[in-house]
Amino acid sequence: MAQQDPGCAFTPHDHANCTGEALQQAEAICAEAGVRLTPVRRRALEILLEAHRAMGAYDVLERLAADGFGHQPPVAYRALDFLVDQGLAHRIRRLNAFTACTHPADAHAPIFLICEGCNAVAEAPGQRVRGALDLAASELGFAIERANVEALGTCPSCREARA
Amino acid sequence: MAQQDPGCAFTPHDHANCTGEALQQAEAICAEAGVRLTPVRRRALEILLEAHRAMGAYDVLERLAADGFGHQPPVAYRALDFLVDQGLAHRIRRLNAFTACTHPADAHAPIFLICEGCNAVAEAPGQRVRGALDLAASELGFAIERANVEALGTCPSCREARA
DNA sequence: TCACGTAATGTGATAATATAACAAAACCCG
DNA sequence: CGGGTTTTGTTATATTATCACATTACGTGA
Repeated sequence: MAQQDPGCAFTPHDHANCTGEALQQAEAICAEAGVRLTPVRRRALEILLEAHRAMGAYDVLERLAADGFGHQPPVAYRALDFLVDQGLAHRIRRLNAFTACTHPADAHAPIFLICEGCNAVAEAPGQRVRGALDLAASELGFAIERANVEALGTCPSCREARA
Repeated sequence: MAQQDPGCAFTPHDHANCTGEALQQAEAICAEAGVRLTPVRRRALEILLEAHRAMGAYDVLERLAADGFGHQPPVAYRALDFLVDQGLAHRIRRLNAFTACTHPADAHAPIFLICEGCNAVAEAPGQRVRGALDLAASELGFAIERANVEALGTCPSCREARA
């Protein structure tokens, strides 16, 4: 399951299954939060899940437009912002891109590993990193509300391929 | 000295002194690396040091143009990219902005604390965070080359002011 | 010192990313 | 149904970043 395989972007897996599961979780999360997973929002999430990689807002927009939704930037940005707000997707600032959250149900503070070889983006568990970050901040009297941690490097397969 | 006060963005200090010192270090670092701290590059660094906060490329460009340098975007981006490459400045992706490095001589992997109240940006020591990050990555077989860690929150003074 | 290759700069054009503002439609709740 | 709120669509524009190419400055070795 996605929750148990944080490196799933770097390893083969039953993708249709992990997509369907994430959608179900998304429904539940939205119901719980009392917000609406409308058609555009749901479709935007599906697009991110199907791609299984980081996508720019304009790429998502293109897909949405092809599915009969509006074709102006705010259509995509609004849907994506909603998903990010609800923890169903994440924004990768380094790439100016968005990616579906691979385990939205868990309370988490993810870190992202971006492969420069194949552009895959993995969401790794960040509790320890976040702990170190909170500690460093508190020593300066700074209170962290949210953080983004994004690392560039080489994933296992690309490393192997290069060797 | 700047090296001993990583939270200097949040605390009063002898700013003229920390600026001058950083410039001297920059000279030394460039000489060491065999690269040229040309007038635009040097001036760009001075601008960032004087501002003592994160600045957008176009803000820096405006200042450069006022000083007689070119007034097209590449002028600023090239100078800023150079500074970042040499470790004399950092890019804050979250803000689409750049900030002078407060201790360029130290080998370091900085983390940034961005105050949402006053927009101050502090560069904090990130060794422990980086350690946790490397550990998390290595568990997935991922090799990190570089990372950016940016936290949003509230600095000591803004916290106090709000209370 | 001067010819040559390389690095750096200036400039115009344009690409890519993101938001503002407002009208129309859909939804929710009484 | 009626009235307030949320969501969507659309136009327009702001902001950030890069490409391409001509020109100038620099550094090095003959």
